[in-house]
Order: sequence, then C-alpha cells, then structure tokens
Amino acid sequence: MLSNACKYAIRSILYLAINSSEDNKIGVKIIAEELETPQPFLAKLLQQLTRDKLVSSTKGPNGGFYLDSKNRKNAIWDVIISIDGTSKFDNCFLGLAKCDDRNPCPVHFIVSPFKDKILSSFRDKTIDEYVVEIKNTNRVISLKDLDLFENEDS
Amino acid sequence: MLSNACKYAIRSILYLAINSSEDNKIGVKIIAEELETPQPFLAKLLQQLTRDKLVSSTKGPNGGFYLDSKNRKNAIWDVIISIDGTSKFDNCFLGLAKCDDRNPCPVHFIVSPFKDKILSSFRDKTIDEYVVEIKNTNRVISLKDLDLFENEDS
DNA sequence: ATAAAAAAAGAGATTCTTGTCTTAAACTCG
DNA sequence: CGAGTTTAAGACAAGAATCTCTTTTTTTAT
Repeated sequence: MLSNACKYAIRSILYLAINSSEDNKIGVKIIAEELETPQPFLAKLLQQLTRDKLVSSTKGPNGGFYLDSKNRKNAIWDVIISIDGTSKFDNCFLGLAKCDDRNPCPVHFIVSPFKDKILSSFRDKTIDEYVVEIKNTNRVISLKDLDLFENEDS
Repeated sequence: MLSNACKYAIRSILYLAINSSEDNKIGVKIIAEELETPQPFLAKLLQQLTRDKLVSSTKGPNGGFYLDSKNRKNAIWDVIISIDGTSKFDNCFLGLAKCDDRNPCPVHFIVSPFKDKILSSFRDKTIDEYVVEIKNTNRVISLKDLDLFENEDS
C-alpha cells in the first residue's frame, strides 16, 4: 500500500511531532537511528517534506529538523501526498480499472470500509490531534518504544 | 499490498475458473486480452502457476490453460504464495519491525481486522467456492463484465 | 573572519518489478 | 511424417524504488 519511503516519512513526522520543537531541533542522524532507517535516504525524504512545508529545518550547528506550530496543523495525509501520491488509495485491490460499489471486484466490500477508516485516520486529524491520540492510546512509532513484555501483569 | 504480477495472477485464476474446462482450454492471448494485461508478462505468470500446479496446461493446437478439478480445490491464497509470498500480509502497515496487539502502531487496530477479513476471504475458501460466491453476489473480475449503468432502475 | 556543523542538492549505484524477445519443446491434425 | 500452434524457458531490457556518495550552501560559535 505505502512505499517504504512513505512509511519512513510518516514515522519521521510523528517522531518529530513528539520529540522536536523550535528549541530542540533534531538532526537526520538521530532520527535515522531512532527509526532504524537508512540515513541518507531519510535525509532525501526530509528534504522533500521541507520543500513541501511539512517539516521545518535550519542548517548549521544546533540545526536540524523540527515541526513548528503551522506544520502541526497538517495531516498525515499531506505526507502521503508529498511522498507517494494518492493513487494507491484510489486503485482497486485487484487492479481493476473500474471497480466501485456498482461494479465491485470480489473483495471490494472488504477493502472499501478499510480504506474509509484509514483515510479518516490520516486525513481528518491534524498531526497535533494525531499525536494526542497516539499518546492517549499508548501507540508505538519507533522500535525504541517497545515495552518488550516487561509489564506482564498490567 | 499485492504486486501487479499477483493481481494479474489472481484475476487469471478466477477467469479460468469461470471460463475454462478440460474441454475448453484458453490461450494466453485470449486471457491477456480479456483481462487487459501485458501478454508476455502474463505468460510468465501462468508458467509459474503451472509449475506450482495451480493451473493446468497443454501445448499444441487446441492447447492452452485451464483448471482441472484438483486445481479448483486450491485457494486464492495459494496463488499469492506462489507469486508474491506472504510477507506483505505479515508486515506492519507503517513498516515497524515489531508491531502487534501489545505494541501496536498508530493504525494497527484499523489494519488488523482488515487483514483478518481479506485473509479469510482468500485462504478459507477453495477456488470453486470462491467462484460460487462471485456468481451469487454478481462480482466483476474482468473489464468486459461491466454493466456500465445500463440497468439504472434496478 | 574562520572553522565546524548541519541541511540541500545532485549525481550515481543497486536492486526489484515489470515487461519483452527469442528459441526450444510438445502437441495436434491433416 | 510434417506443418502449424501453443506452452516453456531463459536471456534480456526498461523503469521505478531504494539507497549512497560527494559537493555546496547556510548557520553558529569561537
């Protein structure tokens, strides 16, 4: 569904939303380590996101990437548009050129509600709101967060 | 989610299940035209499926591809295994190496039920049963089937 | 000013997917 | 048997996705 590039980008945005601020910019190196992604490749993606005003950056010592308050009003959906485009979401699961409620492919009515849910998760919430939800429901976005079954009795 | 190759393969299998028999073998050329797929590429895929005993074939005049009764006892899932492998179904939607019910990514609980449904649609039915369902519920597998809104008042 | 740090940019390399082309093998029918 | 038809197989080609490397530009701190 999503390319690796887009997955990296989404995780970066969420990582920056949670961990960065105007006073705490984060370099590619750190981000790539935290998310366990190839560093130079991630750099390219962050450049792309910066061009599209989805993340902010400054060069030089103490520079790095961060999200300002304007960036935080965007949605994950904007990241997907920037990196992958939306075609993968529009296309039929079995590749039929014309597949809709009236002429459904064999899995259309399984795929369609799923797409709606994913779409509203990505499109109808700002990054800010998304992060609140992530925190409230204790979601994971990098591997370092894993509790590794430490609290077995919770 | 699925590669083009796999989509073509699934649609071919369903096409053969509906239209072919031991007495009515169908050549690559026809199948490729019906499904609107690149012909030599589809030939490769059908060879692969034949090697894996998911479709049957005979060479020479009046030869072609078809499903015998044994082929019809397989599942779509076997086609996916043959062409794509199952990794795309196992992997996290956001690419996290470790994402499960206990350490869920932000969309885990949206994706997970969808995967279960798609999986049971593909894995828990034989091709034969699948085709019955397709026919009963009037599903589309090639472009030629489209009713193009002729029966607006139904 | 100068040096160091960091992103920006662009070229290039690798791998995977997709697709094509050619030749061989097998089968059928006259 | 022999010609034609069709799959089988393998090499090859084009494109996209992924990933790397090098150079440039900007900024900060000394």
